Amino acid sequence: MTPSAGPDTTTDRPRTVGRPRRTGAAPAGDPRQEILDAAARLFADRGYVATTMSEIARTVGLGQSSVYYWFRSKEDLLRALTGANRESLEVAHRLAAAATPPPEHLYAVLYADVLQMCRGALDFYDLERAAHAQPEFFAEILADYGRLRAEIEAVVEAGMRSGDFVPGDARTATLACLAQTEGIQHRFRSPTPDAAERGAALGGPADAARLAAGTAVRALLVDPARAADAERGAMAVLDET
Amino acid sequence: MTPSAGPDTTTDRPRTVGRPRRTGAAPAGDPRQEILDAAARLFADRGYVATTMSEIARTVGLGQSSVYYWFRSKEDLLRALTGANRESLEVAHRLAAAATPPPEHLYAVLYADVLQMCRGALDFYDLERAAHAQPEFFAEILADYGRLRAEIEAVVEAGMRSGDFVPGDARTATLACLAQTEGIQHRFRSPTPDAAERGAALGGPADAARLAAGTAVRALLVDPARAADAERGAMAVLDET
DNA sequence: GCATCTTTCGACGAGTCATCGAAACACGTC
DNA sequence: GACGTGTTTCGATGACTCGTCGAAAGATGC
Repeated sequence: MTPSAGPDTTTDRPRTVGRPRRTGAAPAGDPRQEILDAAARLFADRGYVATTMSEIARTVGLGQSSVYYWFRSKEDLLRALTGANRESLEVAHRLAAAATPPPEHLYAVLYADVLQMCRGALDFYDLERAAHAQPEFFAEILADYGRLRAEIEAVVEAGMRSGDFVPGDARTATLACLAQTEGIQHRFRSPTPDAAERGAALGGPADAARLAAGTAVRALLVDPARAADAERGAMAVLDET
Repeated sequence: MTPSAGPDTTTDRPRTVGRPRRTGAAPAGDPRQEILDAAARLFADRGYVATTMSEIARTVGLGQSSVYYWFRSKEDLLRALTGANRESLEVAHRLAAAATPPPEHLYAVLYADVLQMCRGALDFYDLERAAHAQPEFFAEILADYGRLRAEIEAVVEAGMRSGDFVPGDARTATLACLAQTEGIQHRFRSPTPDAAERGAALGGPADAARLAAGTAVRALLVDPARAADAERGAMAVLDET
């Protein structure tokens, strides 16, 4: 068979097949999952480009070339780590079906989106960079992004029509929303530029999500006093899951 | 002398010193500037990591190793391209001295910041990544970022005290402002994720700057109706230069 | 005992950034 | 003219990437 396609990962036995590792260390569990865990940690710590396949291999006790038995490429590893992160899309669909008022709707979607990005191991911009270099390889992820953008744009437009949001160009307003969520996601996971400020700026993903969604929605509301209502409503809807 | 320190760049003569280039092509002007121009273009087009020193060398008709006579490293090239981009800091200082009302003040600083980032050849996040890898090498740039952040935070805090802005944590509000500007800068220069939307979302750097500053300020204002005033006032102040 | 399957290894190729000594030229002095 | 000096470029090379390939090492089935 073609090994690089990735062997079946269903076995849970102690796993004693195949050539033993040079390090003697027997695989703790599913090697594929082991590699994913190590990569997730390293990518999150040092970023995608700064992490080498040798490092990943070493942390799981494998030789560099052995990782390529489980994953075709470094980018394949990256893609596998994004997995099925479509939560925010599902939220958008659910609230659209429920005819939720635009402010709460937008808040909930942005909140879910930031939460998802912050909890993942990958910086959104790292992923974007890789997707830009190989569009067809990341086609599904790019399509998901497009769908989410379209959903948000529809909500923004609905809010403008309903009078909840200030009238304007829905496209640029959506761009601002996404830039806000992506930017805050990045600032959350990489407290870099000037280290002094840090400490307690953002406590966790939920703080980042609240800040991003709150700021973005408030910038659009005709009556900003309703921002608190939107947040409450959105959180209530999200809790229902 | 130590050549890698960078020779003096003051000469304007036809330049016939040194070993001739393999390509025969005589340097059009100052080789150092030629390299900077080529690098700026390539970095802007394909990004920092995706651009190789060989490409840069080739576009100016030089061998790969010859670039290292003019610049110590690829990062040195990157740093040289950020040059003296302290316009937004100067704006912040000037308006602080003039006791400008916080909304206009904040708008003007964010506007100048985005404009500066969008007009430069470098993606802010590219620069940040490099700075993160070698903090002392980019110390000055990091310090500038810290100063700008502090200025913005002071303005936000002043606005909260004066009642122009909604009360809250100035630090996280500042973080949101910066995330907005950086995120929009990125979206402006890399229209990537889903290509369909593009076309006319953001026409130029000024559009990006207006969107970012307007959105960020509006999210903070107690009375969003004053957003237009803040924009007008800020633009008037900026035009005075 | 022997073929088969799975997993790992080691060697290798192409590409990156960066270094080093030598080469090629113009210009000064003899 | 020949000869050293300074400037700029080259070519070879090293250490490091990612990724491929064939072979090796073990368990399993006949």
